[in-house]
Amino acid sequence: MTESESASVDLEIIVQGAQEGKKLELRLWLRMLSTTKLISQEIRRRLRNEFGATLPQFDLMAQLYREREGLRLGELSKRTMVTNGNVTGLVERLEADGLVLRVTPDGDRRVTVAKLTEKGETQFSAMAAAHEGWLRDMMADVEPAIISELWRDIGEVKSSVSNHLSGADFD
Amino acid sequence: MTESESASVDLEIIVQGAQEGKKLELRLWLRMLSTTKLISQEIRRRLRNEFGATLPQFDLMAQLYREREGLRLGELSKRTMVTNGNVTGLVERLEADGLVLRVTPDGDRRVTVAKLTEKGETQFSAMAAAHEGWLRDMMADVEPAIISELWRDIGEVKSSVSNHLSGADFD
DNA sequence: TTCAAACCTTTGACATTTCAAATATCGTCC
DNA sequence: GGACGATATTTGAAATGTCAAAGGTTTGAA
Repeated sequence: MTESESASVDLEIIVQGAQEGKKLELRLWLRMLSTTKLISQEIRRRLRNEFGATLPQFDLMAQLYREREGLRLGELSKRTMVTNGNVTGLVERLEADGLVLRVTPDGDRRVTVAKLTEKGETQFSAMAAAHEGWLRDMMADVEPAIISELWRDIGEVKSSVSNHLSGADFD
Repeated sequence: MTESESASVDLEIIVQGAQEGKKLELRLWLRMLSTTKLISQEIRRRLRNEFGATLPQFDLMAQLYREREGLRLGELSKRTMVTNGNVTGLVERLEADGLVLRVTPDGDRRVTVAKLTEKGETQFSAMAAAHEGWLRDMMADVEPAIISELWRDIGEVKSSVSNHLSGADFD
């Protein structure tokens, strides 16, 4: 068993023990966090094993795949919820792998636009199909009605959180 | 719930579902991920500004706070869903700050047990109280009934995911 | 007893992450 | 046209994250 596989599936159960006097919000947050970590790790493992890619790279390419003309790095930063400095490095590595191209438009030389190469589009297209299948498989035991309901209600949570941020906010 | 609210919610489902042609599972995953990132970033920012601490450090200390006798690093790794190698560095830094103590028990010299110092307990206790308040604030606009429902349904998702991991390891 | 397998942690190479400060360019106001 | 504020990206330091491999230590079976 590799190290990454040893991660516990029951983080949240351990964290909160039985279910003592913990507040609803805290319990929900712990469960959201552990579930998200669990799914992320699974996707990360499969991306690595089957495509030799990382999750942040996949996320970034997903944005570029939706905008074939490319995106400015700042826009990429907003959409992926990753800091500017981080985007710089991610795009650098993807460019080194021939998956992404960087262009500075004539109009504004402050700007860098990243777009997928032919190779990048091909590769992402394969990854995206697999990615969608993995998620369907992982959530196979959950009723579609529950999934829709979750999507709606998590939207409410996201909305509430967005309205109660202390500092600079996304979106 | 008012009439207009339920109408708009239903509309949104129909529109979104037909519009993107995306599978339910994928849409749910993207929303879970962005919401979790949003909350994480807010907590990280507040931990940093108000306590000079990081989120991984907080998570690790939370586990040690629940087990006053301390925990082996491997157990810490499972509970925090962080790799062993990563735990080593985290504990190292916390020990350098005087928040955590490392001990090798006489019985088994392969093992390292980490436990909170007095200073660590005091500091974590303050952070935990604040942390719980932040979550209550962020989710203030969400009905308690919805929060409970989310907690249950995300539990179903987590359960389904756990049963469909490629690594297929269970505790 | 002995030694190979199993166990626990650390190490090393990289990738990702944040924040803050530095660079570079643009647009505008005077 | 020159200085200034706003915008866009990069850089640098430190922390976190993964994975694979290496280090000790213990255990169990021959």
